[in-house]
Amino acid sequence: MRILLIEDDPALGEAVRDHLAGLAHAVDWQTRLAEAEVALRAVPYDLVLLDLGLPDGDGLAFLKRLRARGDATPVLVLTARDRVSERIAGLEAGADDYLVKPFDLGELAARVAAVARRYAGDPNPLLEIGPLLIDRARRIVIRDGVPVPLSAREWALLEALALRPGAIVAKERLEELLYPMGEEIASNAIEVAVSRLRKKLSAHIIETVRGLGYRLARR
Amino acid sequence: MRILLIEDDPALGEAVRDHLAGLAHAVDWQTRLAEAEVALRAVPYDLVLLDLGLPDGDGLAFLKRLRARGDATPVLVLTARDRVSERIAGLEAGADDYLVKPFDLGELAARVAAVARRYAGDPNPLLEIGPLLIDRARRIVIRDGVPVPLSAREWALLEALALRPGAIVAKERLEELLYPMGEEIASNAIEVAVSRLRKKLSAHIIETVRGLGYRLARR
DNA sequence: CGCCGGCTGACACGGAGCTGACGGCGGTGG
DNA sequence: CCACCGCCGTCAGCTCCGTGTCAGCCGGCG
Repeated sequence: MRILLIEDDPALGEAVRDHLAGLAHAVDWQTRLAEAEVALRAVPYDLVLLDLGLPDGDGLAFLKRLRARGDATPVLVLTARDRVSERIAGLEAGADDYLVKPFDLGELAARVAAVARRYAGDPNPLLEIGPLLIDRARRIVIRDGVPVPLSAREWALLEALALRPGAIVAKERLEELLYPMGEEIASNAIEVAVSRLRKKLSAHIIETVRGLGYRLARR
Repeated sequence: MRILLIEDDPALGEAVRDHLAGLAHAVDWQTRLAEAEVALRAVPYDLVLLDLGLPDGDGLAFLKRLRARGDATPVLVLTARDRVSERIAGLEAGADDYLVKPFDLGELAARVAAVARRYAGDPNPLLEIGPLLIDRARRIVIRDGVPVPLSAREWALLEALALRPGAIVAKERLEELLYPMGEEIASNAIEVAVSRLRKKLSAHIIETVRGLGYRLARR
């Protein structure tokens, strides 16, 4: 990803730049808002890392200007400020995420990756399967217009089946997906989970393929 | 503009009210701080004209309280005092501007117009969620028409959830948002905060997503 | 008719979440 | 300087939800 880092602290800036560069990101580093603004207009960055409290201006105002002119580039705010309202103000001003200093470089990388993932594909893939509307981001499934609350296990199961609608998913495969190794299950937990899920969704949505596994009806 | 005038001198109050009303402003006139405070919580004023030295309390303290609870409504202070330090104190307490009595009504109108201009392009976004009306600028939440006073923590929590209504906010994320990092909390403070907030708002507004976090119902 | 794979109601347990009570702390008023 | 009050973190005890287990059932097939 092409990343614009706006940070006036030399040590921190260098550390961040080097760390992200090591992760195969292209990092441009600016220390002043004015220059950052110019760069931002010239280059289509995938992500902006914005330090609040730069000496030459108000970072929040900068962010608001950015959004006001319709720039939707993801912005990750770095801030040393610890006042509650200011952190939230950052998000309100249009930041996508934030990190409170001092932060772990690993955590920074994780957030960067998360932003990258979020903006990689379609922003919010809604799956439509028969009478179901599956919103993976909000973790919500809607049946015939009515939101259906699902428990963690039920959601995991539905997601596993919805990965490839119409494809048969073996029961052991489901076990692997729902029970991350270690704690194996000694009974028909999967069948019970399917039963419970069927009760919440329309029963015919989940098809049983005897001896093989389960399948999500595609229509 | 909707203006709250807080002034105990009948002659002056009437003159100011009539003059501003003649300029197509909607003026509410209160003579006591206590009543003004009530009005301020109930109505989204665009401007407050505050006379210092009212008989029933300290105007500066009133202003400080206003700001302390995050209310950002512009305040124009009217004062007979002409000592520089006191004017500074007014600005420090959070006043946007001041006028020293006696003042010219034309000058008052000019200052009011200036405030109007400054805040023109920024309409106050009211967030409506079920029976709630959330006014972020004034840090006020109104339930069924009745203003509900929230403490700092409660407000921060509500704000964090209201950032993206309907989205799940993880409990750890709430911790990050509400507590200056480093000092982690060693208990169920978040749950307690949610509980307290629920007691003030309608309980069903805040939804629990087991194992994940909380979410603000969108309807 | 017996077996097998799958279904589901009932149950029990663990743990997540809720809340009343308490106390410390800071601010306010006398 | 003291008394009071509101805020809020902590704790303890409780409730309730989610989920694995099990048993009994059904239907299909040889």
